Amino acid sequence: MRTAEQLRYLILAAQREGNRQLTVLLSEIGVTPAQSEALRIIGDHGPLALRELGDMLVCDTGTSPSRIVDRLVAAGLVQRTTSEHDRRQVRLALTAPGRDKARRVAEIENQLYDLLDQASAGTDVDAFIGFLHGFTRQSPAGLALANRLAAEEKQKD
Amino acid sequence: MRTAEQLRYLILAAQREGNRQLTVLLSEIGVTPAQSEALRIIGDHGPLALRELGDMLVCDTGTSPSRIVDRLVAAGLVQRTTSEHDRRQVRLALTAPGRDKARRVAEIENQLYDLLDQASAGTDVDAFIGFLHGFTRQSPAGLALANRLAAEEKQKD
DNA sequence: ATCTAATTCATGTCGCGACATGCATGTCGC
DNA sequence: GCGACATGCATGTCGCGACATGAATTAGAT
Repeated sequence: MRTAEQLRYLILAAQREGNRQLTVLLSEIGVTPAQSEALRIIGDHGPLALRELGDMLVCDTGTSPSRIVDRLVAAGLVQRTTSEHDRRQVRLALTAPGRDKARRVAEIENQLYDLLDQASAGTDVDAFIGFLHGFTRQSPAGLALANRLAAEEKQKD
Repeated sequence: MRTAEQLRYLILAAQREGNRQLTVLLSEIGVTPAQSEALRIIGDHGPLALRELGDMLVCDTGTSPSRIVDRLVAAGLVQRTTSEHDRRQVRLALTAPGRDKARRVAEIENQLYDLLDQASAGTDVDAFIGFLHGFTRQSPAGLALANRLAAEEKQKD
């Protein structure tokens, strides 16, 4: 098997495995990985339009986090109101339970990241990150991550 | 954002991007990435039971490539006959069109791998492969890949 | 002011991907 | 033999994830 092919399948396997572990951890608070990402973004970056959320979501690239948000609204975690100035737009904000849930999600994510740090001890992760960053540059998912990092930087000011 | 978090999202983004590119290339011959993996495995490793196929599939980990195979059968690419010795089992084999399609899939995959080799020139890919291999060891998807590599080795004898 | 184009979002469809359930078949202890 | 258990597979359900379509609303050109 070609090296490139092996890399492809390993990236697929790693993504699946990470998602599987996160699914198990998040199931204890009744949230899925995709929902958790949306929850964290809405929590961190204030009231957002659906499109702004979509621009930061690595998971649901494209034109419709509508349905992910549907479930968060149904769960009472997110409030969805139509904007006043532009009635096409939607304002997404966390409810009180949503803020609590977002905090728990953050704790669970940190657990996972601790494990990941542990597993990657002794590896040049930065080189890997650089390579992946280059590979995903210009891709929808890569741009979403870039948008999210940019929003974080902006928040620091 | 923590390094580990960035790594998680980059692996997700890379998987999505690779899959997106492969989807575009494969759509020209009317096959999806998941279907292509099953097609290649059945082609390379002879008549297989559904469980044996499942044990080598990185994409559909678990107990049911049934439905992926359903579509391959419906497309006339795979023949599904019940085994004689064990009537629980199923024998999966490629039809003549299936063998042709598998060849085309291999060509398309090689295109993608050439691009990937090109993109990763100057990077220590083997280090990533080692890291990912360690991370996915013991995971369903990782074991599937191991099974596939083992079957390839066995085939060489 | 009006007509056209662009933006924002919802919704329908399809194919996964993970889980649980249930049936048919085979195996093994007795 | 036969009855409990294990195995192999199909199927139902749910939540994505990618794509296309269409409606409501706004912006912009003339």
